[in-house]
Amino acid sequence: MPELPEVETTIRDLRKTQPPILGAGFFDVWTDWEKIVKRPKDFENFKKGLKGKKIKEIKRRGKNILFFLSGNKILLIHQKLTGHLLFGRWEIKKGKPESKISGPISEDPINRFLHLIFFLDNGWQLAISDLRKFAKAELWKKEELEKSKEYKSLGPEPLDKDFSFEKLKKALQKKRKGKIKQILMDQNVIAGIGNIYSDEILWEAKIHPFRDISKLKEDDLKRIYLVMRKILLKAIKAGGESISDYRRPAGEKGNFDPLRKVYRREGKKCDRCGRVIKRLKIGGRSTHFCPNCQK
DNA sequence: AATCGTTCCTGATAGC
DNA sequence: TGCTATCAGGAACGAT
Repeated sequence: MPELPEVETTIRDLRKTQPPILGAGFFDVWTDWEKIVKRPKDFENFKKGLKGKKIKEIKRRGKNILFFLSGNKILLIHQKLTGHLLFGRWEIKKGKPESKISGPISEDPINRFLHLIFFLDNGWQLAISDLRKFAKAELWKKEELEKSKEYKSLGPEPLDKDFSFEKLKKALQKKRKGKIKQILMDQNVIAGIGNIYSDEILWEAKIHPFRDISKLKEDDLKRIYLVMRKILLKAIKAGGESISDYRRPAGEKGNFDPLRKVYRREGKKCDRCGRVIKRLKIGGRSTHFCPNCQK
């Protein structure tokens, strides 16, 4: 499940390829699932809109991957639940892009659900593999994305230099009530945190996921602030998690899995107190926590 | 205005 | 063995 650390890992890997993906232009696009493209609605127009555009920058906003293109366009990719972006090489000489991605990537079965492939003019191909077909790609005019409701309402970036404790408090004030777990996952409160890292953050901060935001004290919020940044940075350093579907763009797994304390560790012992990790649902989402040391 | 339920999907897994 | 039912879950959307 790509969250902030996984998306950040992806864009960092994309930025340091050799030859660089940065500066390359779009040659062709292949899909077997036109619905993966949400904007423009017509796939042929999406393809035409990309043709010849050059990649100027690769950035992340929340869980979105943003390719800043020439002509003031932005290609937005959201990997959602089971999608992940991969890169490979294709032979321009043949001139006919194929519906597969090259290299050892194809040996990992999780990378076989290819639904969208971009062929770049310097031999790179970017592909989205997505078992459940929730991922999306959108082509925007830069100004239109920036003034869109979805984009404007995204909360602050928790790893930005100016993300102070005051800024976190202000962000959380958007909600007057509700379970802290759900609020941390709300992209309009803070951008980038999902099911895995909300559980991990709350374990580390010793806060029960069902606690109501209105009942959190200054001290609790302070711990959330510190721990949030610490865990997200640690996960980026590890190259993200690969508990199920996420893979780095070269196809390899991230190394965060052994570092996690609660997510999908139901029935195992809490690293801190030795009691059994529990799993309960909050709003349809699995929530993992230690009922003993999270208050 | 805020919150809740529904929808999109299909491989993996459990149950028989 | 092989079938079917259930589950996972981000976020847009419609309903309340």
